[in-house]
Amino acid sequence: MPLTTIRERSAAALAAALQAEFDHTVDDIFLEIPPNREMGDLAWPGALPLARIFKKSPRAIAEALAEKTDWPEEIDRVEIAGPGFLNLFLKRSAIFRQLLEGSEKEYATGSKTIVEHTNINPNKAAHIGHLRNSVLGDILVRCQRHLGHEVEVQNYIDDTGVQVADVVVGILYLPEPDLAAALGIETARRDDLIDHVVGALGPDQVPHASTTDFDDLSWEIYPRVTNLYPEDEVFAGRRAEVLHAVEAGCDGMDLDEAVFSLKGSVIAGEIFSERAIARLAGAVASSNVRCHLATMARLGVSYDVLPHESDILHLGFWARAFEMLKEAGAIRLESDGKNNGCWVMSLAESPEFADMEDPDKILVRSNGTVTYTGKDIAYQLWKLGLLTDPDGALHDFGYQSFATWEQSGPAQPVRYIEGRHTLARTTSNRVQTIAGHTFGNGRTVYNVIDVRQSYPQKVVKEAVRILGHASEADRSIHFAYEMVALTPAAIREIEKRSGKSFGLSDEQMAKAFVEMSGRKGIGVKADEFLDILEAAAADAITERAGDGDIPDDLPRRARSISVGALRYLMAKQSRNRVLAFDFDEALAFEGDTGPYLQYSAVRANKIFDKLRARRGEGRFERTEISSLADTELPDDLWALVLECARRHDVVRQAIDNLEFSLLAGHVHNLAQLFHKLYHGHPIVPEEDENLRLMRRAVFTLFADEMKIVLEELLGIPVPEEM
RNA sequence: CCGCCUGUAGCUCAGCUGGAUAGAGCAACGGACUUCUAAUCCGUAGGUCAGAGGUUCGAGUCCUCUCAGGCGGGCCA
Repeated sequence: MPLTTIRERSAAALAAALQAEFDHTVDDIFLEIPPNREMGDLAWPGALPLARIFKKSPRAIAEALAEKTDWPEEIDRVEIAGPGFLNLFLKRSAIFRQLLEGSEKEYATGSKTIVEHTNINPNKAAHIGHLRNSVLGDILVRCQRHLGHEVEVQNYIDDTGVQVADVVVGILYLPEPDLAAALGIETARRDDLIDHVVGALGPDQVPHASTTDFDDLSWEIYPRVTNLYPEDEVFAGRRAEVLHAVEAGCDGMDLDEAVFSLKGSVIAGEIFSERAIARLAGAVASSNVRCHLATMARLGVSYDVLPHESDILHLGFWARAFEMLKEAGAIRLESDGKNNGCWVMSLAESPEFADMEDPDKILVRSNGTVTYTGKDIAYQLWKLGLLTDPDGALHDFGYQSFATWEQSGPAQPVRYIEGRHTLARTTSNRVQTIAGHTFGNGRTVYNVIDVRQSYPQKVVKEAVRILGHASEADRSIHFAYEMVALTPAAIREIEKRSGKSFGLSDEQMAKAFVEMSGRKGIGVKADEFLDILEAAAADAITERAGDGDIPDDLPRRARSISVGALRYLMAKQSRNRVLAFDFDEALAFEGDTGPYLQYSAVRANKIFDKLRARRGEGRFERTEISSLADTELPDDLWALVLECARRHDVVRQAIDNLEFSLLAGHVHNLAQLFHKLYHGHPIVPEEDENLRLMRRAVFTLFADEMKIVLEELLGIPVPEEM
């Protein structure tokens, strides 16, 4: 915070001087951070371009301004350097003291931001590609909250799509030996296999993540189904049947009843009841959702509400959006041509789509069903508080509690089942509400969705604009990121571990990376990878601990390190670059990695432990500020202090650009500066009281800073020991 | 064909309102552990910032073109 303020004040003072001295107005004065400290702490290169206008040398302009500007009190001195840079040197001790005092609370804005992320199809286990979405989304949420914004986290559940239907097709129609193989058991009659599947659905709670959960069964069933479709026409026909049943709904049928019905149909050789199929699909979807929540809980990712597609369908969200679009003249019914009988939205008016061959987007098919984009428009309108009934009231969901959860620290795992926080889900009964909670109606909406969805996302945004809500369209932000792919080496590693072959061609294996695919079963499951990471971390801890000295809290430490490694891996790479996943790189704990950062924080804290034991001193306390000597901080200590002061600027910049590699770079800088100081500025053996006090103060500042950036912003736990 | 993204050290990547000497990590080589725990640090070596033009006092960063790779442009979701 201090640096932001000083920057703003200095810029304002400079602008005033420019006005007074040269009668010149500049409204966007930006002070940058020079490449090294000899060039000062802040710099303004603005005199250079003014040289031509004023017909004076840039140095002369800079000198005049340096002289005449009424600099804020934190500026110690000003120098002119190079061709005409204005370099500002801060009063180190003043800034240092301000930071040690602690910053004032950030202000709240009073308007709600919605972040939608995760959105995993509930038909298979989460893989590491999904983790990129969730981690980026979660960091965005954390950064927004850090700046004082109210944030609502939504995780959209597509419980009525073909993907869930495919798993149900597998359970009901996959040849028994294939289904049994997917379940990892001896082949049996279908009614017994159904029993087995239903037994694996698990209780109606969020379980602890493991690699034998229902999502892992789904992971096995799903590719077998999609592989059989092209080979077996009758089997392929089951997809439409099941999908139809799922869309019709189960009409409140009990799961036991549905299972009884399905098994009865097998024995009697009758066709399955549609309602029973729908009920099974619902159970499959929610069981997978609970598994996904458990996986994300390991990483400390939580949500506020789970909007369900089935509720969007049943509550007529699309019907309302359809009416609104028709009233606004945004869509039209085609009466001839290739889109005959479809309702389309014309994008021809929008410059972005003007060059397209066919600027019309179909929202309602000729058979009367709505496309995915149509549903998404309705959902987006609801998120923005723009979906209204004819009487002007908001068209809303019903809500009920899905689970409650607790988290013991900002970067600790989320624990479901009991706790203060409510995770809500939507329901189709609009009368149902949760006391004290409202959802949707956000001012700004971030949709964290991979870059391949850019086109439909633009269409959704354009629909909002065409409906006359230009500013809401501008505040509908697609947070796009590139996919996570696998290196050929990673593919071979998975094949080795799992003992199966994905049958990829030499051509595919020769590429730099291979795309993950749930349909083909190619991917690294998130839970599986977290397990591997934890095991590797445990090995590293044990190895470093020396002879048989295994700590009691080994699992806890290993978990912290694995989460740190993974979250940092996701945060440090810029979002519009494919993340080619490589086991060796992901399992590295040295260098520019999460554990390196964690280690620096742990190391700082250990100094205070040692100080306490040997000298009765610990962390620097605020009451000691007055005891700090008046001597200036040396350059290397100051570099660390200045980096600490930059946090607010960095977080704001990261949010503005949706680029968390900036935050990663900041925290890596901090850790690196600290590690260098660690060797040159010992505290415990230092006999000079003043020197020791100053170092304690700097390292305390650093430790606190790391705690905030790692835990609060990046969700990376700082363990007690490593 | 049109649109978006990417191309920076051997490898993986930072470099984000155009600024001063292009930075990390890994790999390589040479050093520092009876120490505030070496998951660390210090040093050496490694670059026509894909290529060519342009704008600018100044370009890895902005514009144009070319080349290479990726992804979109479904009455799939």
